[in-house]
Amino acid sequence: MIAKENIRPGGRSARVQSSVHKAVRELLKEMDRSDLTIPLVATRAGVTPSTIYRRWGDLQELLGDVAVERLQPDGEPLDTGTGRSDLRAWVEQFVDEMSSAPGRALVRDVLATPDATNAGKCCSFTKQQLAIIAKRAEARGEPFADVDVLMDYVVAPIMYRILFDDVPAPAHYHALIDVVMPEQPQRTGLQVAAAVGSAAR
Amino acid sequence: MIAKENIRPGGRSARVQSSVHKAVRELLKEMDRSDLTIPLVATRAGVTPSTIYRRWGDLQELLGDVAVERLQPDGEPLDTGTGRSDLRAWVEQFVDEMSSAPGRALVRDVLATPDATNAGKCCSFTKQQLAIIAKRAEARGEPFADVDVLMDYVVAPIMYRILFDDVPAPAHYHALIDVVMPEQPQRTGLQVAAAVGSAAR
DNA sequence: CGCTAAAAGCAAATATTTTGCGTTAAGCCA
DNA sequence: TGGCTTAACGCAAAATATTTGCTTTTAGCG
Repeated sequence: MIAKENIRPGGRSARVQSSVHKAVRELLKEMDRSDLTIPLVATRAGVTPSTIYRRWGDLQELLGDVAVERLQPDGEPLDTGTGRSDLRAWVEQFVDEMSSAPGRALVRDVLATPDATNAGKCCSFTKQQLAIIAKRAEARGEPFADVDVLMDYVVAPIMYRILFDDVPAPAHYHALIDVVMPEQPQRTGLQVAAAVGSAAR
Repeated sequence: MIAKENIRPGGRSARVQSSVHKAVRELLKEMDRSDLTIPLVATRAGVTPSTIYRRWGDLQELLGDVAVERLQPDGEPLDTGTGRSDLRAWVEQFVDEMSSAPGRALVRDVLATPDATNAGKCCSFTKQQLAIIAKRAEARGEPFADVDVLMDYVVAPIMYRILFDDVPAPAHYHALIDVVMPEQPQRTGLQVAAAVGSAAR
């Protein structure tokens, strides 16, 4: 990737970047992504195609760049009173966003980028959101699952299903949450895992 | 996607398909994927570019098509005596394959395809392999985890990390297996989850 | 305020993708 | 088997997209 945010951030360069991003976002709403071309984006952004080629290389890189920006969370997770319900609310919104047609397209664009930094950023966004919820829970003195555990046992199954299989049903992701944050923490891992298994079908 | 396996499978059409696939595989070994073009593939395959455009649409579809084929498992999982060790062996191989540079590229190619059938196939391949291991274990009278549980709690975390984060370490994926198939099934889900959390760091 | 160099613009040269039309050869039915 | 139908291929021209060398603009800095 040629484009980095910290190279010549002021003035024209930044103006070009934002108008190109804006053009991509607009065009993506108006047309099929398979019909999107760099000359089209350039025209809409009021920029020469060669500028885009020089800065981003190809359409895939540009789309990846735009996608990461759009997947950036626009605020803190909702505070609903308890960590558990914060988590449930956040997961619900996460699934909705990621499983929608545009959401899936964004994720694909992020993953399609040859270098992995884009995907890494998305992962970080998610971890940060979960860390905020965890920190709030901790401040309230509530027990709360480790962020890495949540990534492995809640986020990963959801994303895997969205990407490779079918969109997970509410019953399913609720069950995923219940496993790592049971209301009565007495059941064994296997029993709970079995419960999730049945919810998955 | 225009190309489907069951349309005119015999004769010339099949010959073209296989020579194009072969050309892609060969060229991918010889050059960077970003330098690969359809005219190049066409020349190598001894075919007109327009044939490829008409059949596959664009390079991404073609690469996705080739990738699915290459991700197809070439046999049954190794029989190592017990279900648990079969699973451990299979997971180890799975991680190695998927986390290698070419493996990651194949998965990205599969996901980059606009329609989701390619990704679905890969998911099915994995489920089938696990089902074989599960069936063997069952035949031996061993307890064994449900395939859906394995997908959520072993495969998904592994794939998520490979795609979005870092390649999971052996300690980590061993811990994932231990959660769904503990040697002593007494520990609670939370305790085990905590153990995985620490292994992840 | 002037210098330096990174980034943008422009346009010509290349490379690719698309498309219309003729040709080949599977698949099918008598 | 032999002819018929049509999907798939080949070819080449036209339309687009990409690359590249050179010029111009302008951000960053002394």
